[in-house]
Amino acid sequence: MNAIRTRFAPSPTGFLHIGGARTALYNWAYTRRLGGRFVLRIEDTDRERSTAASEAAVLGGLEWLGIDWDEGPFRQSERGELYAAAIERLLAADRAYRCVCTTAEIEVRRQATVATGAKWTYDGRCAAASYGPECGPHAVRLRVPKQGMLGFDDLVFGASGQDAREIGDMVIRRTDGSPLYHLAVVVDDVAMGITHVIRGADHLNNTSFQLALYAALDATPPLFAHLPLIVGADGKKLSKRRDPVSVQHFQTAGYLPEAMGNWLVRIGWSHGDQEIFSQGEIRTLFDLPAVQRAAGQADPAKLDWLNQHYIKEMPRERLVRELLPFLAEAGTPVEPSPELEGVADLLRERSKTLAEMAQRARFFAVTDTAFGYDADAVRKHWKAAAVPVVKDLADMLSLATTWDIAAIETAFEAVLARHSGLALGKLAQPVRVAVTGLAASPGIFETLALLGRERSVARLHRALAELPAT
RNA sequence: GCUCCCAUCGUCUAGCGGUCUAGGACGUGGCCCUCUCAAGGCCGAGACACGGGUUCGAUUCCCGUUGGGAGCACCA
Repeated sequence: MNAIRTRFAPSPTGFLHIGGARTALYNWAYTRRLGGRFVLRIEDTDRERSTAASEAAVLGGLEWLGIDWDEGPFRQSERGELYAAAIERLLAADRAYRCVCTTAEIEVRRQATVATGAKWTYDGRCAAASYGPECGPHAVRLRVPKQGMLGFDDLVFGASGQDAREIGDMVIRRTDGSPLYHLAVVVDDVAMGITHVIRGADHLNNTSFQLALYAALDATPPLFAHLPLIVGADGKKLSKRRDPVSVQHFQTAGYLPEAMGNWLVRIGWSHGDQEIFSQGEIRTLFDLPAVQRAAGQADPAKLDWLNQHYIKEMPRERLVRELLPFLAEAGTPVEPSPELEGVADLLRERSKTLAEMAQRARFFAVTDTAFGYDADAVRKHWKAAAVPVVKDLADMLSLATTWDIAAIETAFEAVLARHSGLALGKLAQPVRVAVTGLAASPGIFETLALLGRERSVARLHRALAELPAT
C-alpha cells in the first residue's frame, strides 16, 4: 500500500490560529503514525491579505509546536500556470464555460429568487451560449451536475455530501483571470497527490462542489476528514477580538509548546481517560475515528493546568533556558547560575506560566537595593514585636560559618528559643517580607539559602533600617 | 430564509442496548499537610436538552421539538 499524503494549507492572513494549529497537529500526528508525507502549502492567492511576515509567523508557530513537514512550503501565488492550465483544459472539454453575466446583473436575479424564499444558485444563463475567448470580459464557470448526489464518506462525520442541484455552476476563474480558491485547492491536492484531506468542518459544505471539480478533472478524490471547530468561551465562533486565538499569544504569555499541543489535541479528541499526551504519544495514539463531531470550547484553565504540569516535569536546565527570556522581559535579566536553577526548582510548583515564574523570581533576580516592598505585606507582617527577633536573626546569620538550609534552620530555632518559644511563622513572615518584599514566596529557609549570606543579611539590615514597624 | 451538521457535569470527555446508584480530567467547595504561597493527599457538589417511538430493556437506535454551529460570493 502506498504511503498516505496529507497537507496543511493555511492562509497567511494573520498569525497561526489555534484552530489552524490543531488542524496542523492532527494532520501531522495522523501522517506520522502512518508513515506518510506531510505537505505544507501556503494559500496566498488573496494577495491583499497575504504578507511575508504573516507567513513567517505561521511557519514559526508550527515549528514552535514541534510540527515538522516533509514538503513545501509551496505557495499558491507561485502556481498560477497550473490553475490556468487546468481551467483551459476544462474549457476545452466543455466541462466549464465562459459567463458574461456581470455581478450587478446576477445580484438582481439573485434578489428576485431569494425573495421567493428559494435558495439561489447560478441560473445557467450562459451555460448553453458557448462563448469563445473573444466574448469580452467574462468569468469561467464549472458545469456542475444538475442531479444526483455529490456524496462522500467522511472519516469523522460519516456519510456526507449534498444534492448536486444545491450547488449550481460555480465560478472557477474570475473576470480578471485569477482562479478561485476551490479550483486552486483541488488542482493542488491532485497535483500533490494528497490522499487525505484533514481540515476544519467549515469546509464540510464546500466538499461537494470540490467533488464536482475532481470529477471534471478526471481525478480520484482523496478521503476527507472534517474536524469540529473550536469555539470561544461563550460557545460562539472564536473571535479575534474577544478570545486569545493566536499561538504566538500563548507563546509570549509563557506557555510551553508541549502544553499547547496537549491542550489542543484534547479539544475534540480523546484516548480513553488519558489526559497527558507527550508529542510522541500524540503521534502514536492519535486517530481519526476518535475525533468528536461537536464543536469544542477551548478552556484556558485546562491549559494552565497542563502548562504547570509540564513546568513541573521539565529538566532543570531547560527550564532555566526557557525562563531566561521571560526574566529579561520582566525587567530583571539575570545570568544562568546554579542558584537560578535552584530558584526555578522552587518556583516550578508555584507557576502556571513562565511569565508568572519570572515575576516570582524577581526577589532573586533583582538587586538588593532595587526591589520594593509590598505595602500590604509590610503592614501585616512587619510588627514592632518582630523587629528585635529579626535583628537577632540577622546578627546570628551574619556570623554563620556555613550557609545551607540546615544551618539556617538551626539559626532560626536558636533565635526562636531565645524569644520564649516564638512560633516560626512570627519570624518567617517578617523575614520573608524583608527578603522578598512579599507575603508569599517559597520556603523561607530555601529562599535564604539561594539568596546567599551576603544578600540575605544585607536585605535584613535594609529592612530593619527602612521599614516602619506597626 | 435555505442546505448541512451537532447535542453526557460549568469545560474537555469515557460510554459504541443491559456492566450506569453514568466513569475520568480541568475548574469549583471542604478537610489534611504547613513558616506564607503553592504543590500534594483525602472528601464533596455537579450531566445523559425535551417529547415521542423501536425494544423485555434505552445515555446508547429512529423521528420530531428546542438549542447551538457551519455553509449559502467573481473571500479564503
